[in-house]
Amino acid sequence: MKKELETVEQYLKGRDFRLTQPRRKIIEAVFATHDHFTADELRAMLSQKGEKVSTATVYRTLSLLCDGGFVEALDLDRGQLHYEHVLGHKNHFHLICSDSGKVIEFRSPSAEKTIRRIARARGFEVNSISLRVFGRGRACK
Amino acid sequence: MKKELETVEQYLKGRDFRLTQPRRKIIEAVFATHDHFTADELRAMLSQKGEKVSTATVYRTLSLLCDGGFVEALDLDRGQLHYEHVLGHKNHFHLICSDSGKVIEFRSPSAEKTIRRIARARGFEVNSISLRVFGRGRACK
DNA sequence: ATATTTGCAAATTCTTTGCAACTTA
DNA sequence: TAAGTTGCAAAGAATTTGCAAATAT
Repeated sequence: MKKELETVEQYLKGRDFRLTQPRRKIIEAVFATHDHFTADELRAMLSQKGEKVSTATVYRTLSLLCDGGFVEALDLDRGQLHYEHVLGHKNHFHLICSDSGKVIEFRSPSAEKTIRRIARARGFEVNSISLRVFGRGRACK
Repeated sequence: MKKELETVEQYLKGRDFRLTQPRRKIIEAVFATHDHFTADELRAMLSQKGEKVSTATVYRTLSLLCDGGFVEALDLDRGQLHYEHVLGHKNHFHLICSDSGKVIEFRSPSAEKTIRRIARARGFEVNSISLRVFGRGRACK
């Protein structure tokens, strides 16, 4: 709850992490898009705006943001990880089209509730739920 | 339905694939365990029984078995893929303990039904559902 | 000032591939 | 014996890491 309101800046400040130039750029780009992106795509977005940040820093910052709960890592396909910020879209799931690679988000409080209930019944303290539906979208040909 | 009954041998025969010595060993090991394993763990299991199979062949055969629907690949953690055979436990989901790494399987026809309905409503022809619940198991300390 | 962070390039890790030798049907 | 398969070692792809130089507090 407090966490929800914590800004990235506050988060960094609270742990002796520094708000550097590269981090600022990355954070800005991460929150500027509502799409999923890979580490490399993010670097490309930045590069396109004339902002150069090294791959290593992109990875390091993304992982920092994941730890802070600002960003989530998704395994949409094998290969590279995809990321997305968790700003106003927590707890959603993904439909992934194997043809187009397109990803659609959806929510299902009822399915989620059921899943949490089952997990709890097994003595599991749920941390996060990853639900990916692979298939073919009629629309996205 | 017919598929359910098809043996690996029949599958191979039907497509000019050969039932070789290495494949036989791998298939045997895959169905001998009801646990998840990585390509390397499988190679280790074989090696422990004095059966040497190259990593390349393990990967190739595992991917063959996945194509045939006999084995499923799971992304339990980032890093290496985990596999499991689909013999009598289709359509189950996973609870993954971040502490112990232990994996518990569970089923939820109701959640599954809900998920499929939503997917279909979005014009999605569902191919497979991957549901992973990450958390901490009280039991597996 | 001084501890953190960056960028680079090298290192890792997992998986795939090319190809000559070897099996299987 | 013709076509599929293997093993090896090299290639790939994605991510991580060591370290000296740069930067934030």
